[in-house]
Amino acid sequence: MAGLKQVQRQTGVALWRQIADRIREAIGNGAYDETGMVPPETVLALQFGVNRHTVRSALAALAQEGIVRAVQGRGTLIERKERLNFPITRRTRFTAGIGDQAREMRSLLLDEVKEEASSEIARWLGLKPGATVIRLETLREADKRPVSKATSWFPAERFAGIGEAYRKHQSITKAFAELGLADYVRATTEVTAAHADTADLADLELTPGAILLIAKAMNTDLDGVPVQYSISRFAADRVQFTIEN
Amino acid sequence: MAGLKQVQRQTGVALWRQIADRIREAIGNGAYDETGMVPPETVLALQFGVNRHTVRSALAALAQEGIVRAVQGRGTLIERKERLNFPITRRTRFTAGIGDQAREMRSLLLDEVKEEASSEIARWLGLKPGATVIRLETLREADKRPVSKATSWFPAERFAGIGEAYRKHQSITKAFAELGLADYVRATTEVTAAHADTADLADLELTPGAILLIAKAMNTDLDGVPVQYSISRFAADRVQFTIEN
DNA sequence: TATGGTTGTCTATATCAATAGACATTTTAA
DNA sequence: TTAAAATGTCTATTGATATAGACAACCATA
Repeated sequence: MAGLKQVQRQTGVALWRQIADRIREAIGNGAYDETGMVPPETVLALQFGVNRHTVRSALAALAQEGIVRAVQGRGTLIERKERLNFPITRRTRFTAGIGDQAREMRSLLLDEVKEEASSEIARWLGLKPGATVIRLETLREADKRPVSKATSWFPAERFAGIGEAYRKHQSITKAFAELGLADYVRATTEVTAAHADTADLADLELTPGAILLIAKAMNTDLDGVPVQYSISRFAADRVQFTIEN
Repeated sequence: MAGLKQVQRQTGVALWRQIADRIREAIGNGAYDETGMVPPETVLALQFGVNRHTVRSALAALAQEGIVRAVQGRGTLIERKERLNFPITRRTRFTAGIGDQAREMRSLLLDEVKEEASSEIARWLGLKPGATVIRLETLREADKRPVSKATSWFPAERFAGIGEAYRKHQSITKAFAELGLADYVRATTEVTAAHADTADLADLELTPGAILLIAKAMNTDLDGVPVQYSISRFAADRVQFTIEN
């Protein structure tokens, strides 16, 4: 079921990077759990059909990420292995959803801007194009490891001061509560995937070629009035989404 | 909002491939819609900060995919541009969901196998480990373009002959109906993203480095009894998922 | 029809990626 | 203590990747 590991040449993606990605994925899927170690370099080289030096380049990249640690004479130990589950339901909330899977949650407000809504944002929030909206750029971490970077838009009139409230509580739910919105629900979520650009690479501490899961979400109050539209970019090798119907 | 195009060196991913991926994405997002053309090679080279020859390698790769076509003296024309929307709800069905977005739908049964359920499959289907299940490998196309490749498991006792029924109707829904299951619902969906392996590259007509959206789904009958567990791999640049709550 | 803008082709050079082989160093276990 | 198994380091060679420059071929249009 896991699928044979294979690798292609002359594709613009170096073999060592393809192999590093496969091994990272295998670790995340729980292969190698019995030993807690990656197979020996010579075995991996045979499995992937490449030279041992090429495997070493891949393992060096994973060591750089802190995922494995090579010990001379013993082997290559797995250091970290995680994939957070992120449920998407009517009651989706980042902090509550991840809360029990990580010891420490953190949310950083990177930027707060008041701007005119683009036609797309206006459509999602049910506003006239050009209406004023507040845009927040946030970075969310679990156990000091960045999980997602999000851009959120709010109607400026109704939620003036949401940046300050968010900075204080480090939670959208609590920020809404402070501004008089006791409850809200997830109306729609669109999920796509893409390669990370350089800005996301830096903020999410990813290596180039990394994949993002992108969730575009619209939240409404209990009367169905849009209160938030957001685009969240998740490190694909650290999360999975669960949709329960 | 689209983000500046940027590109990184010495990452194991060739510059021409990074640039090809960025341009493909930009085309999918509707940039360049006004002209129907990609900017001139010299302009792209300047934007990405690379040599013109490197841009030409990227455009050659996109031409190979049939996405653009270069015309000497005029420029590089955009040939194809699509992203199918795939709703995920309690009533998710592939054919009905995509039906109105493409002219021609097709479903191929690649393989049918009777096997023992692994512990994971047994858990999802509510069976004892080692129980007999039927596994179907299917490829789904929209307008002759492969969209997803799926592996599905069914309880063998209840759905004997589902392979034959699927081959006849080219639809899970109709195959279920023929076997006496008039209706079913989507219970859970897990979404992840990963790089495509070589088997998927070939079947989905992708280029190496391509991204897959992976949906692991469990369907039940109206009494909540599992009837199907499936792992579908979608070409990420051809689809998006929509979750309506 | 002349010109500017665009893609196509060629040569040359430097660096990265991958293979190959040999041997050192460290750990584990016989 | 010894041998086997594993990672670490070094040299050498080949092909892919990227840059640089020059010029040809083609198209649209002033």
